[in-house]
Amino acid sequence: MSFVVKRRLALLPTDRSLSGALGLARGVDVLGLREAKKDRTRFQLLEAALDLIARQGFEQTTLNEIADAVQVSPRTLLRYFPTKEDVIVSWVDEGMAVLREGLEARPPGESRPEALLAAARDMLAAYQARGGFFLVIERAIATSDTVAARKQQMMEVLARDVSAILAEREDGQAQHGEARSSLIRDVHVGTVFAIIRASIRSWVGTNGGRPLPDLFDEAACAVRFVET
Amino acid sequence: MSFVVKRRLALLPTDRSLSGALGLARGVDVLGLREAKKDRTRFQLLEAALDLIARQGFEQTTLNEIADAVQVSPRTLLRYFPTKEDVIVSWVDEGMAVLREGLEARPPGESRPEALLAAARDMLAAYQARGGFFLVIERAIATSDTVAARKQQMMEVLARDVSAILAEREDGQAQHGEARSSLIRDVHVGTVFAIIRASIRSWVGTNGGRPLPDLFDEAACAVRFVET
DNA sequence: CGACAAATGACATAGTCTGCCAGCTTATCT
DNA sequence: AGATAAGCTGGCAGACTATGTCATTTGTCG
Repeated sequence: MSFVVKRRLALLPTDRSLSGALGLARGVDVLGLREAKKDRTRFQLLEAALDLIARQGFEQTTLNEIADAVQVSPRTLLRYFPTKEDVIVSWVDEGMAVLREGLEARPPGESRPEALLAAARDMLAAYQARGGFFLVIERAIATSDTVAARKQQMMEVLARDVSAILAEREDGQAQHGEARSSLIRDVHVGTVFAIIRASIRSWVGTNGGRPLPDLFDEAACAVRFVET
Repeated sequence: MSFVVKRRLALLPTDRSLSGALGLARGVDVLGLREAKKDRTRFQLLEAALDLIARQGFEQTTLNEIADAVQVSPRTLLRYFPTKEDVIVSWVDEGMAVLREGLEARPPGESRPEALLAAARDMLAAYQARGGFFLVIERAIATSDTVAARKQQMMEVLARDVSAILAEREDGQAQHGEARSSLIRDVHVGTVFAIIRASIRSWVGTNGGRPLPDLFDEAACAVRFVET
């Protein structure tokens, strides 16, 4: 029996689908009752987790508490999210994943720095467009080192994907050894992610006082990419 | 009862002190019997962990196995290292921590990029000087996402410290708002860490084929720091 | 409605990590 | 050297995360 008072965060109307919450298109017209319920549960779990974590911190909040708040068994919670950290972090991951598509959609003629910066900026614009959604999530992440580590890890995976996309996009232009060109590519990608991270940190630190894309532009001025 | 055959990795003679293993000066002339024993146990735990992980992977290797191999109780293992991941990762942390001192030792007149790059290069030179030591560790880290995440976290903490050192080093020169200057500082620090990570990855990927400082120099050419 | 598939909950289990206490070893002082 | 204090170790109990399994419930479709 749980006596936790459920305080709605009102991030979004709960009758809205999960896909809608992220502002992501999911090829769906009408979700079946089943899928709608799943979407709703998934989002409720996020809400409960954010609420509890905001009050108690991440490590002090147990799986049981989160599950109880949504009246779901802990076993079920772990079927929705592979780990406790993922309850929070997977949303950021979904948000950032648009970087992949964005990058692939850039015109082929564009230089690597142009494409990278443009795609990253677009992603952060979408990030910003979700209102306080990601701001709340980022704040929750910032309260725990282990969650922050997990987010970093996901961004690392994303960085590899981005690097791979660039490699394919630019094949045939390799004028140096493979090792050297991938080294430099990794530096470029890593630098863009450094800009992204710094922007987000500043954004969170000032409670979203300034638009994220603006911060990104400002941050991007701090470095210049040297092309081979 | 454990039947694990103890295979020496022969990274270092075991009669050498832990401090020596890292090539770090620790204000010590003669370690007491107690401390010497602790150093030896700590290093044996690393050896056992590296050995087991190389064969079975990180998650498949339990605390019990590692502890058994050194004939120590699991409880004691966790007194030496706060978590299982730290058995491996804490060494990298100690190795990287020289970046702090190195940065503080840079001449005050130096520009931020100069100081950052020089300190980072020195750190990697020390890294390289330890021979295969860090190479083995990095390889073990690369086999598991959770360990990699933990390493990221430690580097994140280090990055904050570095940023703080820079902030203090440059106070009085602030000509923009505090928020803006810390944003740009974070980008600079993050970029240096991107260079470091890319170098290490390339180093590990080629099994240490080329000297780490050389890779660093090459990687550093890929970006240029814009001051103020 | 009835058959089928999916989702859920209720165990059981492994493994990580912490607190606690008793027993032993090392260091220190007389 | 001997006694006392301090530190180290091992074993035990307990909380929590995470995974596998199986019976039950719920949604879907003919």
